[in-house]
Amino acid sequence: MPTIQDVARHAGVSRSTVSYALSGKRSISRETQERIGAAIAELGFTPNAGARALATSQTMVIGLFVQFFEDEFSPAMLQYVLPISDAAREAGYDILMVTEADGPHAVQRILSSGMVDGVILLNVAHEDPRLPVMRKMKQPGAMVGLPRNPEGFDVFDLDFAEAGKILVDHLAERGHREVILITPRQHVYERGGAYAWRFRDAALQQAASYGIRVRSYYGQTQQPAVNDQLNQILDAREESAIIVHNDAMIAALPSVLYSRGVGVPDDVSVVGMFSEDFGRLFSLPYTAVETSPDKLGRLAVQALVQRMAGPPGATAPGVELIAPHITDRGSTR
Amino acid sequence: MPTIQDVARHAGVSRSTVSYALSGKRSISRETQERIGAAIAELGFTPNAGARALATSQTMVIGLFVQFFEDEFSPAMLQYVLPISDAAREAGYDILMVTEADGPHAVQRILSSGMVDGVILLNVAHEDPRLPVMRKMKQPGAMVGLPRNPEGFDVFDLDFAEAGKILVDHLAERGHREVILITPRQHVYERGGAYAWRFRDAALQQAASYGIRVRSYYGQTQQPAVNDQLNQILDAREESAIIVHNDAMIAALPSVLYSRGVGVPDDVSVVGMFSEDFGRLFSLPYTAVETSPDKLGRLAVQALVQRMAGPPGATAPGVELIAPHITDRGSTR
DNA sequence: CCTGTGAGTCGAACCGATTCGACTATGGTA
DNA sequence: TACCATAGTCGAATCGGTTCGACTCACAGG
Repeated sequence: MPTIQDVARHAGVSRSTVSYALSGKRSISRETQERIGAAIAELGFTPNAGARALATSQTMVIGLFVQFFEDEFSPAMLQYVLPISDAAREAGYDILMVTEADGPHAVQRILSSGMVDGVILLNVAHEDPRLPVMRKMKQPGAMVGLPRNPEGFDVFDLDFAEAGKILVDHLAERGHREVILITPRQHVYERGGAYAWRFRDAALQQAASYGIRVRSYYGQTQQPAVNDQLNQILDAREESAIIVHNDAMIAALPSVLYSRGVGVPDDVSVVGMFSEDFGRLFSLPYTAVETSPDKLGRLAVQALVQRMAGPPGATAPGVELIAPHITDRGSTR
Repeated sequence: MPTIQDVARHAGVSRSTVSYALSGKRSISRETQERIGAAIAELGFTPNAGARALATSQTMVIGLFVQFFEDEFSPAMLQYVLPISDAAREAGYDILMVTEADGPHAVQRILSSGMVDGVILLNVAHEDPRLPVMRKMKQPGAMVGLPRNPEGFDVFDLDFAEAGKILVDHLAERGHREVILITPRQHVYERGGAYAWRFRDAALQQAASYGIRVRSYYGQTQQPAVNDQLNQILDAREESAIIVHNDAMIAALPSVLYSRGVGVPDDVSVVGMFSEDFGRLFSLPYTAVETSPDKLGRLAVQALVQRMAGPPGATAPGVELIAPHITDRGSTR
């Protein structure tokens, strides 16, 4: 690979001149500009990323830390990753994707070696062990998922409490007095997936205020347990409506309902929590709160890019809970 | 962040001594070893990745180039990405994930800037425009998907032709004389998704040798077109068996069959092409050829790592088509 | 005519590691 | 006793960029 030195020689100028021609940080005469351009084209020169990182302490790489929990439904994660990757590229950054099981260790390793200029954390838990590590590092961090203490980071998440209320309201308005609530797996609550109880607490409270009786189940995430449990729940059903906050359960619901000959919304009303893409993927005909993974991912990238590029003390990082929005697909009555 | 210089000062030795203590490439006295270790621990030193890359011309990063085509079913891709990421980390490498739409340009950009030591290409097309670019670069490449000219790369793919034969054999043995074949979208054939016609050609040829009549359809990949088309196909069905080589179509098949009251295998036999994970995700109860995305991904990483680490002329890179294996889930008769 | 200014360029220092060659003890061998 | 490996360490060069300070030259203003 040719170096900047080769280009300089070829164009008959010094290394610094080539560098300035490339960055435009000092003025260069038209003809020198052209000679350098020709040399670069002819030699096929591209600046070496490592050298540039060393000199500028900027890598133009964002670390994307993804945790794949076995208690969650994997296709859902991809909905965040892709928009983030695209948004990052649009802003001139590449993505170092880290799926290491030991999150805190991975954060430590990647950040202290200076491989990335900033970090996006997905699937952040209430007491996420990655956060204390992040705080010791100089790179900024943005995240999707609300931790107990978000201080110092740009945090984006859906307003799950509001989402819970909206769905309960939706059913209450239609006269439902008894509903089933299917939540994420119990293990999600235990390891601190805060979105789970933010949603459930708000839904239960709102239901209570209407005098609606709620029976709630921790849902499964792996087949064949998912289908078995759905059948059990439906066997025991007395309620007229179901709220599903569990990707795997709602993805499997249509076929289980079909097989039992249960019609929606004629026999039972169903509402859920999923993105439009997810709904299309699994042909889900249910009214749902849009979870907007693409929007959250892009917001995180934007905030991070601003913080990496901009002056240090621009604005204090903060939490943004985006307002949930219901998409009525006519699955309630 | 502390540098190796700080460590050296702190331990009262020279930079080179610290470096040798870290790499073990020269012997260091026990006590110096310990002083350096203490200094590193106390200062929290981690070598700077950029500087190391510059000095060694090794980044310990693998570029993973993923193309997300709208004519393909996205969850399938994740099955390759995760095992690759895990395998890479086990070998000491991190993953730079590139999803840029303009593949050749991205390859050029990343490789010539020396950001990665090697490359894995996913979803390689028959005449993949990324390959000519790769050939001009010095970094080795491994890929999943068989191109027309695989020369110079480690290529891994399922033996789709054999898979096609196996499924036809499976149906032929059970006496089926007329079958439906649902393939990937027409667009996949047009842009050179070779796996599609390798499978179809072999299946058709094998069917012909048995005197089996095959009616074949290009499947859809997006809802609601998928369900509509499935219904149309089933409306016009005269055949006793269906071979599905299309992720989106087979994922939607159970609910469509349920809704039509068509039983498997009583009313129709169904076989497909999907991985065990994919089948579990969508609760697919069909006999299928296992597509082994995890195995293919790991093979690619292993081959690449060997070529990056090992001496230049170890063994000539080559093509490995892994033997397909059928999983009988009792969906045929 | 002298001075100040800005455009255009160069040389050298620097970023933080690795690695080669050379140097000094130390102990073993002839 | 002289000589030679070998272990252990250091200094300096190097990787390929960026950036600061200084220099030259032309031109405008007083």
